[in-house]
Amino acid sequence: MRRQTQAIAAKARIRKINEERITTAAIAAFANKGAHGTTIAEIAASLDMPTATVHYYFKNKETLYDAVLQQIVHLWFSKIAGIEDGEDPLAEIEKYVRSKMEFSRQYPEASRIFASDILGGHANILSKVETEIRPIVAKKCELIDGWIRMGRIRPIDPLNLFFMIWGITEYYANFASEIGVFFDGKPMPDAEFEKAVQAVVDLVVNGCRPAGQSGVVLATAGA
Amino acid sequence: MRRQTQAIAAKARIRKINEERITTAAIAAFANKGAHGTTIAEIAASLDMPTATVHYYFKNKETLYDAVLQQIVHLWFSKIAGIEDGEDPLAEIEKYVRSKMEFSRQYPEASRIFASDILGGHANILSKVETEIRPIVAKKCELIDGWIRMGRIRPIDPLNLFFMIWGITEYYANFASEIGVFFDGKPMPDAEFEKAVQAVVDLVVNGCRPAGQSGVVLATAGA
DNA sequence: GTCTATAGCCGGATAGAC
DNA sequence: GTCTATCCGGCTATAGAC
Repeated sequence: MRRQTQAIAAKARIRKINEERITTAAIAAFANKGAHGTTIAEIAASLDMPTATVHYYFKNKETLYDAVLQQIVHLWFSKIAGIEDGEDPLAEIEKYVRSKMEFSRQYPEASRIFASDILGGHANILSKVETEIRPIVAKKCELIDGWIRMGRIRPIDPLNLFFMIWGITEYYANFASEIGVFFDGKPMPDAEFEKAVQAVVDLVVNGCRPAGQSGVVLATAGA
Repeated sequence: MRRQTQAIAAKARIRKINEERITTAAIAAFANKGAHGTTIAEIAASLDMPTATVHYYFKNKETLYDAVLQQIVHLWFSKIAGIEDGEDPLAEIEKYVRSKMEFSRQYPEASRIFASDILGGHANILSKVETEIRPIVAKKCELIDGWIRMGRIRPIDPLNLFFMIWGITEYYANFASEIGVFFDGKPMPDAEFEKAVQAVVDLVVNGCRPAGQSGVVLATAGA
C-alpha cells in the first residue's frame, strides 16, 4: 500500500515536470510561428520527444494552446494593478510605462502570443479580458480622471491613454523583427533598449504633463 | 487576325478583373485569420468560385499571398513621405500622426496583414522594408534631428519616435477586437474614434513640444 | 477561361506494444 | 509513462472535360 501511494506521487511529479517542459517549448513555438503555423511535431522534436507523448499530456492542440494562454494572461495584465493613487500622478504613469517596457523586454514571447491570438480572430484571450480586465481598467480610468479634474495631468481620455501605452510598449516586443531591420538585422542591443525606454517615458510623461508645468522628465536614465 | 487580337485583349481584361476580385477577397480573409489560418477554399467560396479557378490565376497560395503583400506595402509606408521640412515642426508631426490614424481606420485589413506577417516569423514584408523603407526613415530621422538641434522639438530619439507613432496608430487597427471589449463588444463608433485621434495627437504633439512652450494643441477637433 | 473530380501531402490524433 | 506505426481528415494543387 505504501509502495503504491509513492508510485502515484512519483507519477504526479513526472506529469508536472513534463507538462511544464511541453508548455515552455510550446510558448517558444507559438510565439515564433503563431498557433496555426506551429505543429505538434515541431514542439515534440524540440524536446526530442515523439508526438504521441505530447498527446499523452495534452489531449489535443487546443488544450495545449489554452494552457499556454492561461500562463500568459495573468502575468500580462497584472502590471496595470501597479498604478496607484500617489502624490505624484506623473510618477505613477512613468512607473507603469517602465514596468510595461520591462515586460516587453523580458517576455516578448508572451506579448507575441497575445497579439497573434487577437489578430488570428479566434481571440481566445478576449473572453478573459472581458471579465477580468475590463473592471480593473475601468477603475484605473476613474483614478486618472480624478487626476485630470485636479489639474494634475493634461485632459487626455484615460482609456485612450491606456491604448496608447499598450500600443507603444507592446510594439517593442511584437515588432522586434521589424525593429531589427533598423539595426542591421540584429535584435536591439541592451543599450539601445535603454534609449527606447527613455524615449517612451519622455514622450508619455511629458505628453501627460499639464500645460505650464516644468517640461523636465522627473526620473532620467536610472530605472 | 483582327478577331484574334481582340480575343487576346478580352482575355487580358478578364484576367485583370479576376485577379483583383481574388486579391480583394484574399485581403479580407488573410486579415481575419492570418495567412496560415486561411484556406484557398474559403477565399474561393466567398466569391462563389471553385478553388481550381483561384489556382488558375495564382499558381499557388504563396503567389497569391505575395500579390496581396505587394498591394499593401507601398500604400503602407507611403504616409511617411508626408513629413516635410515646414515652418512648424509640431504641425508636421501632427499631420503625420493624423494620416496614420486615418489609415488605420480606413484600411485596418492592411495593417493586420502587415502585423500578422511580421508576427508569423516568415516576415515576407521585411525584405521590402529593408531596401525601400529604411533609407526613407533614415532621411526623416535626420530631418527631426535638425528640428531637435534647433530646439523646435524636445530631444526625443527620432527612430524611437517613429516606433512609438507606429505602435500607437497601428494598435487601433490591429487590436480593434481588444478595443471592442471596452465598447460592449461592438467596434469603435466614429465619434469614439474621433476622440481617439484627438487623444493621440494630444499626447504625441505635446510630448514632442519643447519645455517652456505653450501647452495648447494647435489643431483641435477638425481633421 | 471555367468547372468537377481527384491525387497527394501533411498534420493531428489514436491504437496498442513495451 | 513512453514509443512506433498508422489512420483519418483537411488542404493544396493538378488533370482533364467542357
